[in-house]
Amino acid sequence: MRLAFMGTPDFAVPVLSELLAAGHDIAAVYTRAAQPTGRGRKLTPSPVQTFAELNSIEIRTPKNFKSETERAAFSALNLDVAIVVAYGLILPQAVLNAPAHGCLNLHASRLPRWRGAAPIQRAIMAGDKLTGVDVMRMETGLDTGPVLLSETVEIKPADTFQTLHDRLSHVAAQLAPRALAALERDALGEKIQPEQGITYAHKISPEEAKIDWSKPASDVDCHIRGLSPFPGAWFEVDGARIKALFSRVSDGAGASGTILQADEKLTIACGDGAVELVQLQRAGKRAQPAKEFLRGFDLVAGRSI
RNA sequence: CGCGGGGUGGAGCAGCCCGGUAGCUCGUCAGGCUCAUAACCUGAAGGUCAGAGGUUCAAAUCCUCUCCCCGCAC
Repeated sequence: MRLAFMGTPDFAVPVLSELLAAGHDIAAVYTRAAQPTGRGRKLTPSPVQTFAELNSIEIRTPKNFKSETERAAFSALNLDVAIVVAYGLILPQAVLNAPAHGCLNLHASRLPRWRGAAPIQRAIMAGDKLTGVDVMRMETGLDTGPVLLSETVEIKPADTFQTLHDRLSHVAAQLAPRALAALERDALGEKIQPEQGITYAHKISPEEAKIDWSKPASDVDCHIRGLSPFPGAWFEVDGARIKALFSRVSDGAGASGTILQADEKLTIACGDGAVELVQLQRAGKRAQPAKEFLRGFDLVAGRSI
């Protein structure tokens, strides 16, 4: 099929790659414009742009679709369909209507749970056991469209944002060509999203990433894993900011924030139970296992953080 | 030129401000203690102090440049 791909981060790249491999005609790739980012504020193209450039696909990086010119340019592509994956821009009705089969979005959750920006993090942080990828027909509302195809993915106790992200990205990449194949055969049913169970996956603020030791251990554990490695759950000791990158629920109890053990393992008491911090990183240092971290950072059992 | 931290025996760090020939914790190896041990005791090996220049009688320590890693911001 003749299609446009719209996406920006890492997550979207495997999807584009699979669509290309499936032999579809990618008329254009839309992605967020390169932005000054990272250390040194260098202008950095999005992962999708980098991939598209390597594959010599036309790249478009409009700021939005408010102008008539931009909408006309999109319509002029004469598309069968547009595939949207974590693009980062709102598409107006005129754009949604332009391709013959409309615009399909791949979203990293089972809708209507976790509509919005950070579905993967939110699912882990909430302690969900299941998540998945949905293919939905886009409407103007935020992730409200009818679902055409979906795949469920299990969230494991040892999952982090990173591992789950990679798995879901892979699943999405497998799902996209299947959805298009079915679309060509006109074999896709549409299921309206239920009214029950709607939740929103709001963006995560740095302040929110701070660890609240007064919460139950399982919550703290999910919080840490859901934000690892980015943006990173953190806490402070003597003004030093420390990121917790991996954790597990552990035995032990005490006043919230008390260090229960700090030799072979690092264990902190939570509101209910305790968590073991397995992988840590302090500002300016690389990530390290608890044992190594403790060798260079003076933490003693009994102390409160 | 967005702000900032860091590169010291295999690992993690201290020492750098107030130059004077390298220290701590762990690991490794050998021996001892022990029913035994990842515990304890004794000893040993192992470092061009990221790299290149410069200042100095003398530089891990001061100055300049380069390379690499990371936090914030995004």
